[in-house]
Amino acid sequence: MRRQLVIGVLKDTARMLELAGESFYRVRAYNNAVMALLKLDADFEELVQQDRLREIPGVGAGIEQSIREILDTGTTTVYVELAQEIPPTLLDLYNIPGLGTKRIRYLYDTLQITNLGELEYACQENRLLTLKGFGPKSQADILAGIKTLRRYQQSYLYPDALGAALQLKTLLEEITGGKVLVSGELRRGLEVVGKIELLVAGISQGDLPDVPEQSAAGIPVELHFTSKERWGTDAILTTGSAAHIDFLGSLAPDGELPIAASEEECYAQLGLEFIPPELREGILETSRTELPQLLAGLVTDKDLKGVFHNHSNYSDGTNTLAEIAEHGRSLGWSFIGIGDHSQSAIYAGGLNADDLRRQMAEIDEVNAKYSDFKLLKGLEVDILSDGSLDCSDDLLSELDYVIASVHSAFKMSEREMTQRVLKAVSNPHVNMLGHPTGRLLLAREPYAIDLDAVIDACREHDVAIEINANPHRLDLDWRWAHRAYERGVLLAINPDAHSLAGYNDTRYGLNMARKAGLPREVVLNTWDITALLEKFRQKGK
DNA sequence: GCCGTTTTCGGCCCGACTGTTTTCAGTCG
Repeated sequence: MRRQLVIGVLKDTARMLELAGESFYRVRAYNNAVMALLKLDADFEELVQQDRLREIPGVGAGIEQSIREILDTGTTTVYVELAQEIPPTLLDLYNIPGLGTKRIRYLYDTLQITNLGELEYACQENRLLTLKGFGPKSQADILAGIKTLRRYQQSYLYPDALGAALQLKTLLEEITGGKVLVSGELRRGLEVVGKIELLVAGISQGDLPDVPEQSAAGIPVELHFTSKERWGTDAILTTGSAAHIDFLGSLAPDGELPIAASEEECYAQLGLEFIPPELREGILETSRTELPQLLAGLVTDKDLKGVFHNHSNYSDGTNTLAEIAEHGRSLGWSFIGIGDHSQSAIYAGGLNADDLRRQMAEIDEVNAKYSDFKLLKGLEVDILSDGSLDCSDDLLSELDYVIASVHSAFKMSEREMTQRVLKAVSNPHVNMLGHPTGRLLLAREPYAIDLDAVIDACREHDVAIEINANPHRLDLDWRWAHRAYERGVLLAINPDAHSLAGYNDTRYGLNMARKAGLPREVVLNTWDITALLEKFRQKGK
């Protein structure tokens, strides 16, 4: 948690420096440190205690000092001094697409805009039109951006909310000495949640000295109180969606859930097996005839044998191939697919033909050491604006498999974007479509695309669709993933890891696959490596 | 501000797209 605080303050400090017109390289040094901390695999607290922060690449004397200050005081001298000069509320403006340092600074200097509210007002008064470099389109885009941001600000990413909820759970367990359950949307594993809900047994509201109304991170908290005798019933009531509860009510003679001490007992009295929380949406679990099959076939953690889309230090990942292989083995997997960026992703150090051949040779060397594990030769090839791929067909055919992803030109019309992706998946070398909508949860809307057409094309060309497990993406959305499965498309859970810690994100993708009701056999990660390679080869690999 | 060095200074990633222009600055990945 303290690492998150440090990252947040360093990021803000970098932007304040930038707004103050400081040297680009000084700013970048802070941003580099942020990136290094994000990708850090070592135990941060340990580095702090053992006075080894300088071992982190990008952390020198100055930033070490800043980190120490943040840990002691929650901020840095640099930030505090800059805040005298630049209103920190300007930092909120960075969350609007199309606004960067230059334009934010310009708005501040000319119109004295210091926060989102003032910016919104200025747009409504058409005042931006008078500024150089701004036109009607920019003004409208900014207004739309503010509106979207307001919507985002009432939601929280799953891991952020879960972390805060678990802290509160521990706290409440200490106070009450009783049972506490994280319930609500969070227990159902929704990708974004509006609040934290906790169920507490053996205590009533009046007995709690300080009932927190929100978490330290500002997430609203709702507490539910129950007794041991009603625990199961109330756990179900506070976890399920309204539709799930309605479904259960329809099975009870009087429409009321039976009183039970455990969830299993409550479900049993309704004539149902235990339904995992992530399925309690009132969507897939409501067919009593299909439920047993759904539950029996549902993909689990134990079914996963590896993952496909990950980055090494050949592009923007931090780890060597050897390190990744060792890590994969330690996770009990039998393979990890390397899918570094292709050459046009210059910002990410994308691989050209020579790099890729060098990488393939090194993968062979690493693989020679193991009989129980394999690195797979993949590539995350950019889908260029016209739908062609950023790599020659000859080179693609040398790989085990190919993931195609969009990383540029997001603002096309739905028709153009759909054509672009359809063309890409029709390339005979493509085995997988990466993060199909480009959404960044609470930050960037999905690009306009006809997903039904994409799903049909993937079916036609035998292309699997990725469920990107990065908690900021979780793309393909689980609702669509179910649809893709129904239409006969295979799916793959991919952490898109850039560091060893990144492989932990696989769990979020698995959660999405389970919410989508995917049986293990349609999830490529559960396949045996021989069957996988054979499948990829059938497509001409 | 960091880093590496035939070491205490000089270099540090860039190309495409967009909305605004009339030749380009700013943002983004």
